[in-house]
Amino acid sequence: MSRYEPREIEGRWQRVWSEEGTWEVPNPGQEGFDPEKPKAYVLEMLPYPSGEPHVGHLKCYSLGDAIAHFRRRNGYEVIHPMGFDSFGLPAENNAIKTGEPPLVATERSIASFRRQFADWGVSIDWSRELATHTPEYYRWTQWIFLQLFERGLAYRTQAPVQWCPKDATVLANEQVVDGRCERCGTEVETRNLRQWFFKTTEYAQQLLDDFDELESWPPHVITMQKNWIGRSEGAEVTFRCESANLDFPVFTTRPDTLFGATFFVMAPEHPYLDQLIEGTEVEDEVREYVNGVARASVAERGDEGRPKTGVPLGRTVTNPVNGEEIPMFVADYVLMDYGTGAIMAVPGHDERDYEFAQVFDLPVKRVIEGEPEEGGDANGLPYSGDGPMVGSGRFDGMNNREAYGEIVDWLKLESRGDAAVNFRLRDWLVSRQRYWGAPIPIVYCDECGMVPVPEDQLPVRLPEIDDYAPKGKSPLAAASEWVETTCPKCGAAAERETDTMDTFVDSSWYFLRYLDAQNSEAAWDREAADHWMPVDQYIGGVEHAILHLLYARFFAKALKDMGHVGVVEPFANLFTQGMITRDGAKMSKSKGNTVSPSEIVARHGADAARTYVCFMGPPERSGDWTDEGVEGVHRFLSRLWRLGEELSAGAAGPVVLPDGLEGEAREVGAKAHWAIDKATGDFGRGFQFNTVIAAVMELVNEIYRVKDGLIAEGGDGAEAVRFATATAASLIQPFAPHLSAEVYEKLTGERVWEVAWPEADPEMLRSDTVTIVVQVGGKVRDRIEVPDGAPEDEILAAAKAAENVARHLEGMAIVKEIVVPGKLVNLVVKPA
RNA sequence: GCCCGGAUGGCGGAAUGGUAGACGCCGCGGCCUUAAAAGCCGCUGUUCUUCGGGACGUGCGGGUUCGAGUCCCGCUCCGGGCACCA
Repeated sequence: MSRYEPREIEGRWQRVWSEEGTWEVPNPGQEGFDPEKPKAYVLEMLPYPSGEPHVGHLKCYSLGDAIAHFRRRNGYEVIHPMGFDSFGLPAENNAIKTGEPPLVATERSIASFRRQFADWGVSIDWSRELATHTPEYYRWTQWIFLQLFERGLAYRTQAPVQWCPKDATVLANEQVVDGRCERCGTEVETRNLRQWFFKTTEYAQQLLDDFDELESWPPHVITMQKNWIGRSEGAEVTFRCESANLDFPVFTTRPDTLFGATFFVMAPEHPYLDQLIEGTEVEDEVREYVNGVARASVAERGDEGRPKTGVPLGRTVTNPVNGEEIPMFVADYVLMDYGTGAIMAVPGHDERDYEFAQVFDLPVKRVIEGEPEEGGDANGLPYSGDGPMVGSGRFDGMNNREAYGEIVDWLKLESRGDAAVNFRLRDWLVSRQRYWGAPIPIVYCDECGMVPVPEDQLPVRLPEIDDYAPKGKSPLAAASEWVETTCPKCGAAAERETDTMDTFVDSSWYFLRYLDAQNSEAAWDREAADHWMPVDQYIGGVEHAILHLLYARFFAKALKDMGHVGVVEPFANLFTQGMITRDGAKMSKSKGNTVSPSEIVARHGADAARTYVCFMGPPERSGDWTDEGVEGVHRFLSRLWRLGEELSAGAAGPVVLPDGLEGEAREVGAKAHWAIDKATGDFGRGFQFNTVIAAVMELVNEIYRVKDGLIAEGGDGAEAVRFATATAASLIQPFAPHLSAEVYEKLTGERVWEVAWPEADPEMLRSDTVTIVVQVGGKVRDRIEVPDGAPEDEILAAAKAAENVARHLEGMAIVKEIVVPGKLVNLVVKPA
């Protein structure tokens, strides 16, 4: 007999799918569109094409493809597109090193990715392919920018921003982790620059509220986003500096501690600082401090354990609740970009303020009574718990929670404050001083100022340049022919914006472009979007839990408010896959423990590679790659293939399980229906693919057990084996589509992907007798076979009669009898 | 420090409160073969055994229950996320 040669089989079926465009689906209004068919949008996160795909991609697309196939065979019209997130720094950094234009390297990588995805046999509608670096795509990225700009959701302003010296560009807050660049790990610096922002804060509350709209997201991803958005309730209270004639609003979550405020602290970047110190004797000292802070890295400043530092300003503000004058300080533990950049300090009830008070020997005042907490001083301060108010005038004696509301009401009455909500979320900084991204479609004119490029002049094409090296501003600034333009409004000489957009902008809307990828008149057609959105199953790595997923959610909400889409949440269901490790460690070239998907596919076939990554274990958890594991799966597929060969000697034709089977023929038929039931159930429970595959393995093992006898016998027995084999092929299709198509066609003459997912026959799931476990005192002592549905007394009698049970009942009295029908008997005993 | 996960054979992992270890890997034995590869069949938690079976066993300590890997309380260790956000 010949051998299972996966590459031969796979190539053959891949050609069929490609030539016939099997996975292409029509939009509403197009030929072949069936409005009756339910839709399913299955999407894996947009890959960044760099070199070759890795096993993480293999896992992601294997999982997604399994879902796509399963849904198709359950009657859904499945849209399953693919594209490339092809703007980005790696290609540009490569260009700086080698001089090779990013476009060239990018297109090479895309070709390699496309080839391998095809090689894996992933069921993709390639007619919808997109790449974010193409003018056909970024034209619409620019269009969305202008849409946001028109509505004030994109704006340009000067602000302290985070600068990565290695990547030579500013970064969004989300892209700074522990004071380091999320991409390259370099410590970031603070710079005061004019930059473009998207107003994500406008949607802060909605980004929280709309979690209710989601069907199924991993709870920890929602938690991470909630933490990132960081909503706090409290009050805004105004402190007045009489000597400078300035009002300072502060945000506090503890208005109940207002009477305990003994000093006042401002962030070093606070815009009023200059006015406060100019010409005073502390001016030099403060400036030196502020400059020192500016020089320090963000990571250093973020270190919580560091001793508190600061400088007194020699001025006071008035505490609005009691008229006390309290001293002002500048200190770097107060951050400019949270709240108002200034705080009231309550050392008696806030740990950080307490530390600062210790350094400067400032008074610490208790305003809430309570049991001392761990780490408090001799007076039990700072105290963060609840209790009755003290030293707080007419609020004394009240519980602090009650006083909280009373104080806010009083502040409001006096016009000195009000209840307030604050978010940690900041606006998204989207401009980058780099080349390989979508140009920001704005022109600066001496007369008209900032002018958006009119829609009909899009795209603003990225020019070709020679020198990609960053020089503190975008390399585009040197392309003078491109920069110099005319004002779209008045026609005078004008200059283009030279910054490009963060590549996360590109990937914040790509799932909409897929729905109408060829449209040259619009980014997408509203009807197409209404039909396909939202994404029914989104799959990707948890590393995007905040960045990409938050930005895409923001886009969906803004686009909805602008009337371009009908949904507020783009991804109804999210699945985050775990990493594949090797020898327990993350794969990396430097460790030399990488696994190359192309090698695995060449050696064992795409079907084995795909089935293995789904079989490794629960896909949300990380799993360790072993070559032996792939070989095991290959062995299993090979067994199934050989069954196909052995059984396809006769003519292919309809395979039906005959009625009235007995003995092994009945057993193998029942096993097939058991596998259908198990596989269908586990598919319904999410991504439990390992047990689906295990069920098909069990079925194949059962077929091997009985096949020789039944085939020799011929007739219904042989037909039962054929049915079981066709069923195994059918059930493995979402994971091993090529082998499945091959075996299924040989047996039945049909194309498995066009065949409905099988249904288990309840009649075949039942058996005449059931095995009942008999326990004595909770310990398994024997097993008995009884007719299905036998009455309890009959079961009990049989149980007590069982040999090993009888032995354990000797000298014992039965005190209780538990009977679980069809399962188990437990005889509770005590010594007689 | 706070918030999530997780802990089951030599390994990856299965188990609606009801037979712990499905399925796969590794290992061992047999068949086939001149031989090997491939394949097929069987065994494979630990331990005791008079070979009938017995004891122990899901990170640790308690509890609920006829019955707990599963539920409750208290820990340990490992992984991840957040952390001067007023």
